[in-house]
Amino acid sequence: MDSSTAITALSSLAQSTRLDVFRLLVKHEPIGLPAGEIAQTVGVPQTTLSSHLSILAHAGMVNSTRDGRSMIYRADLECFRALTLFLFKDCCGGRSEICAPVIAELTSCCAKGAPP
Amino acid sequence: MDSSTAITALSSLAQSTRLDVFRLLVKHEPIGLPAGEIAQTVGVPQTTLSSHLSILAHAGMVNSTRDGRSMIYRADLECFRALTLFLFKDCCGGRSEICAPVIAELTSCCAKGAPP
DNA sequence: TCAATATTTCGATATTTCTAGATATATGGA
DNA sequence: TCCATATATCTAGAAATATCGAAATATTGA
Repeated sequence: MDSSTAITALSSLAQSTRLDVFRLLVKHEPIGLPAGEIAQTVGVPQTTLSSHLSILAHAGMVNSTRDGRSMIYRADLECFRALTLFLFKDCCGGRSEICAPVIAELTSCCAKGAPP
Repeated sequence: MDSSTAITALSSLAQSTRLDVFRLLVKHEPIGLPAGEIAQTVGVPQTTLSSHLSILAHAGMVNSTRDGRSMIYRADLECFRALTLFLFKDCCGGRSEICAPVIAELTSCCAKGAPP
């Protein structure tokens, strides 16, 4: 990921409706949700949500597939991972003391079942 | 960190000059840089930079201390860490398989000297 | 106190983003 | 084919953001 891609990704998340949508979709991984249900859940008109979804999709943070008349949206965790790594790379200039605490917290937070 | 704080932090990074500034300051941890030198390095007028620095400071991503006539800016890695953890918390709903790959990559990327 | 230096605040303008209604497109079923 | 459903695109006004020059503020040293 380059700087311009990261800015697009950060911008796409830096808005309350879109952050809500992204978090909602992360919670519904790996099944996803249809656009209409997302609009209903986050409480915005359908057209407004559609433009937000298109911004998230353009930024690569979500994907969509058609299911009949519905569009099923899913969070793109691979892109999310790339963004996180990009942000971390800034602090990895040979000085592991900077990011070691973050890794330690991440590990204790959610990697209970992860490989060592 | 709550959602509104995260949006402020994400917004502060989602702009090219400010992302450049933040990365520059991360590279200069823990010494920091005076505002004038930051402006010169990223190539924007001093007043423009000052408003960007104030946005980053308000978001908590940077701190400043006075040194004579200069203001020394530093990246706030603690805030950066909190933001990262907030983003990760979204994917930690008991499903470690989602974030385990990120942790693995982070570990191999920059935690060579970190405790296990 | 005065001049020089470093930075911030103010203000005006240009650009971008957000929102949502009207309309268009795509799909499935009668 | 025609209609209902689901979503996307178009459009425009409102709001927020970016930029930067002029002026103000804070600090140092003579």
